[in-house]
Amino acid sequence: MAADHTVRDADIAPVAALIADPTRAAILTALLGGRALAAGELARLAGVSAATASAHLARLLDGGFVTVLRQGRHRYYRLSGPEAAEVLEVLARVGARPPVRSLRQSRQARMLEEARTCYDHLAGKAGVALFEALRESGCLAGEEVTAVGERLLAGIGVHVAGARGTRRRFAPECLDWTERRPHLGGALGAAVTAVLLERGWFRPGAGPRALTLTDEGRRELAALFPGQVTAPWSKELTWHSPVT
Amino acid sequence: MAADHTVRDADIAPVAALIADPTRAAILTALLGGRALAAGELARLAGVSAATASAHLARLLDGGFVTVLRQGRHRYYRLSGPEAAEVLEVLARVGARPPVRSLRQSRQARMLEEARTCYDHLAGKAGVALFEALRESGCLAGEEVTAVGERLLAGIGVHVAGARGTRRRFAPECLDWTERRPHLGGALGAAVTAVLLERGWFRPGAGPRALTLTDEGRRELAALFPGQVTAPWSKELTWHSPVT
DNA sequence: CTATTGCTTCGTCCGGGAACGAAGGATGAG
DNA sequence: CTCATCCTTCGTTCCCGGACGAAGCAATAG
Repeated sequence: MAADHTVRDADIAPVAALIADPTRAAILTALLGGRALAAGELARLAGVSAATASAHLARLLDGGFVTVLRQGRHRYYRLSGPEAAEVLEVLARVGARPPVRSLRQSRQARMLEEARTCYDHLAGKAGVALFEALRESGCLAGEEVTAVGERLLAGIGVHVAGARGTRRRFAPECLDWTERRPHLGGALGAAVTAVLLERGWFRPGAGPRALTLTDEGRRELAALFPGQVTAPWSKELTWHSPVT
Repeated sequence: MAADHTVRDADIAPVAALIADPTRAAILTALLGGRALAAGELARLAGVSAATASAHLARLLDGGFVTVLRQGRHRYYRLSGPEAAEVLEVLARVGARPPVRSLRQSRQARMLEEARTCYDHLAGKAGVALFEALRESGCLAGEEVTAVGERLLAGIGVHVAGARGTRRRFAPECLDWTERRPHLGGALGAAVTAVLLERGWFRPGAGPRALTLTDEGRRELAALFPGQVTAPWSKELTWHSPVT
């Protein structure tokens, strides 16, 4: 939700380590059914001795992943709550390799990732790259446009003053859901995007919100923001996808 | 979403193992910012030698967590996509210990977990326990009520035939979002819940959908379903919360 | 009471993997 | 061409932690 909840503060390694062991993972997935299971039963399911299972359960308990309830000489373990289950499910989702989407689907998804509109402003890789380019070239400072920025934007035909006059927020960051980085929103974002379309640097693509970067746009943007290496308009680079 | 997406098939341990190492976790959190970073930079940030970082990056690449783009003699690494970022954030959320909710809040949440309504039928721990009790005592078979069940339900005043007559689905499972296990929904679920309230075994609690199990309800339900150990109406048990 | 069962604790062994330095491509600068 | 930089691969060391059996505690049965 909020973009300012950085993860930096929390130690994720210890949490992951709890799940990283195959035996503990087996125990946790067994518990994912929701029922409380006895320690012995879990040992059997995971295929280890009672002593080993006990040690693992102690660690899971300490880590807050499970709770235990004693009933006579049995000890029933269960997942501590929805959060624990959620972690396991997310991990499983990543672990399960994407089941080869259809070419059409993947092509469309791919294009939406590249560039699309978010309401009326540019989003996707292109939107994020544009925002970062503006930041790094000193055009934007906080939620304001610098003198440098004003010149640059005026140069391509953006009426900065006009955008500032509206009741709408001027240049807020808008978090991009695919990139997890901000792009330019608000009145200024809309004004810039309008220009990009007018000049034919982007044009509507296949599908509702898709946009395509044109060759002209690629050329012009690369000239406008030299030194960007990861932007869609940079010269083609060698991409190494993970081995599957 | 769907309850039938079991996690059993996917191996979560290898995925978790990738994040479980402190150095790799440092690398991943550094990349969580979204920017692509050079291998050397990541080594510096993680506080390890270039050789070590390279090995880690190779594993992350193989696991599909990052992608690499070669630019001259540099190699820029970045998170492979939104899924990778999501895993890290969920882990971080769990890793960060719950920031001591106010007593009032936690009490309310606690009560909603215990028993609440889901539309017009019983949910929460009590709802799940009731459903399992009906299952295990042979009252329900699939989406039907057995002869045993019909007698038991008639005994407490539930008009099973009446519930069957409606257009509504008769006795579907309804997945409980806090318990991640099904409770009884549909026409039968509503009929049973109505009886539970009429007889005063539950009564509306504090807050919109909260229900409270009364002493009478506890007594009667324990008598109705002997042998249940984890139900809210079972005799008090020793709970061991995880050490904090 | 003693016997049995269920689980934990203790002591021990052993393998996987994380770390580093040195050497080996690859790329760009002069 | 030659050197410097950036990164990877190789070879080595070393330590963490997961496995088991045996013994130690609870709790129920008879």
